[in-house]
Amino acid sequence: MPELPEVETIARGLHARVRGKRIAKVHIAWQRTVDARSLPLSELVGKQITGVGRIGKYVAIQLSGGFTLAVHLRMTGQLLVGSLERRYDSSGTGDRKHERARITFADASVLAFFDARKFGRMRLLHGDVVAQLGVGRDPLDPQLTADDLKEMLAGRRTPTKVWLLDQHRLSGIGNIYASEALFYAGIRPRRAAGKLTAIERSALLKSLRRVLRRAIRFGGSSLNDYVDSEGKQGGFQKQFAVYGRLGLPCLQCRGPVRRIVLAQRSTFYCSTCQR
DNA sequence: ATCAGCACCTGTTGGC
DNA sequence: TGCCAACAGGTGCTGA
Repeated sequence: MPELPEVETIARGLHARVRGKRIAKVHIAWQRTVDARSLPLSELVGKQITGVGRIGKYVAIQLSGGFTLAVHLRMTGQLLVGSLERRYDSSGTGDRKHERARITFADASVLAFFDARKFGRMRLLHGDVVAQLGVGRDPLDPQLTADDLKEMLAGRRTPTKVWLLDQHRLSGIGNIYASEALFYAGIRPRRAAGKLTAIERSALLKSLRRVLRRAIRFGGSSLNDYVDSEGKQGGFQKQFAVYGRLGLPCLQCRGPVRRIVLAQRSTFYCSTCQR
């Protein structure tokens, strides 16, 4: 479900709402929600939340004592804050049936993890979280340069769109924003990643940053399940240039948006504007 | 070392 | 209404 802008929106919302809270109780309704490599979640009891951030597509809940609870929402995960009486919904989200884990705080408020498809995972870590999670560079990291991209792309024969989905190099880009960024960069999804020119690489980096930042400003994109920590939908789905717009006119040339499948994922592009 | 394909799950939608 | 296939913001493993 969520890509970088959605995870960023969720993390910011959670930061404002749960920072400083002390954990009183942890309940796991679906055991496989806890990653096999996780420290036992019973360790959470008594810890205080010092902040919430984002690492790639992980929501990183920082805890006292140098621990981090990393939550990956995968396709349909939701993290919602509420109370035991008034559940998590400002908009009817948080179906009890899909509650997989629940953290109760000392003040009786609740942070609950919902996930219809059961793909989402939580993992408690200590120490160098980025290394343990194996996530790549963040596209919004100002330190990241077009030269870094050149190095990462060198020799890759895989389609650029497929390369963008690999979280070990750049992390945070998913199926929607890969198509969107390639449109703005004027690059066809199938172009071999290692064959991009210097101009194309810098256009790609610029387009990625532009589309990710705009999406964050809109609170992310909601197709079906995505909501932020208050249960609110994002608004960026109305701004898509190509994603989900099969047959509709390209915003630049009016030609029809096309759909192909790459690595079993729908991919949208304009055959005139993207070369 | 890469890379394509399937596995993991459930819910929704559209065709017949 | 029912049934079935296709599809969905993701990633990890397998085997060529």
